[in-house]
Amino acid sequence: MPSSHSTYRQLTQSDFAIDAPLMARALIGATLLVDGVGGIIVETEAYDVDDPAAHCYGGLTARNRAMFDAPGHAYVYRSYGLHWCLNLVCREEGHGAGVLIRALQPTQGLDAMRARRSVENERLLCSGPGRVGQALGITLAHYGLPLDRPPFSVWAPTDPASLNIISGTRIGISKAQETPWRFGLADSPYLSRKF
DNA sequence: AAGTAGATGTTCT
DNA sequence: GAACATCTACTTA
Repeated sequence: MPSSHSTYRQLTQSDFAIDAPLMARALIGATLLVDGVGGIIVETEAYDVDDPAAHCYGGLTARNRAMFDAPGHAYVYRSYGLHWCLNLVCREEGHGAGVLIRALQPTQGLDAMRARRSVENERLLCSGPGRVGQALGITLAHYGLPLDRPPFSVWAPTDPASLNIISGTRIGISKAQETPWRFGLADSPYLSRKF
């Protein structure tokens, strides 16, 4: 359970059956846990099969196979040969869509995250997709796993109103740079970068 | 505060 | 070979 003074509902696979940009926005403020370690999602990016910046662009391959899974599964990829990054697959089976988790506000398992990251500063634990992957212990072992069963769980606030969510262009891509599919919690100190 | 180099492995041309 | 949904350490101001 994420928090004591807010009400949360655990997302099931059917909750992920929406377009990537909608999903990316809806996940802001939700809590993501892997083996009980994680925090509040404060930054995401949407990717889709029709989107030249996406790994699933152009259709199914060995690497992107999980992006074509049923909604509510994990797509994991290796970034720049060094970092494991986590996507939450959405939309519909066979389509190719997902949401990259770019930053968390750490709330649970801080000690585990500090140990994995070798970093003390709480602000630097999960502020970037590679950092999220390392802090949560993401590896290829998580590839294709369902998000509503251990080790994963995702919890959405029952009252998501009043969240100040902003959008902008995505980071680190060379194609479709104009598409404003990056979403974040305004003014969160845990963003990977300012909007 | 802002810029650059170097690390590393998988995928694509 | 080149590019890549990145991070860190180190430089220059």
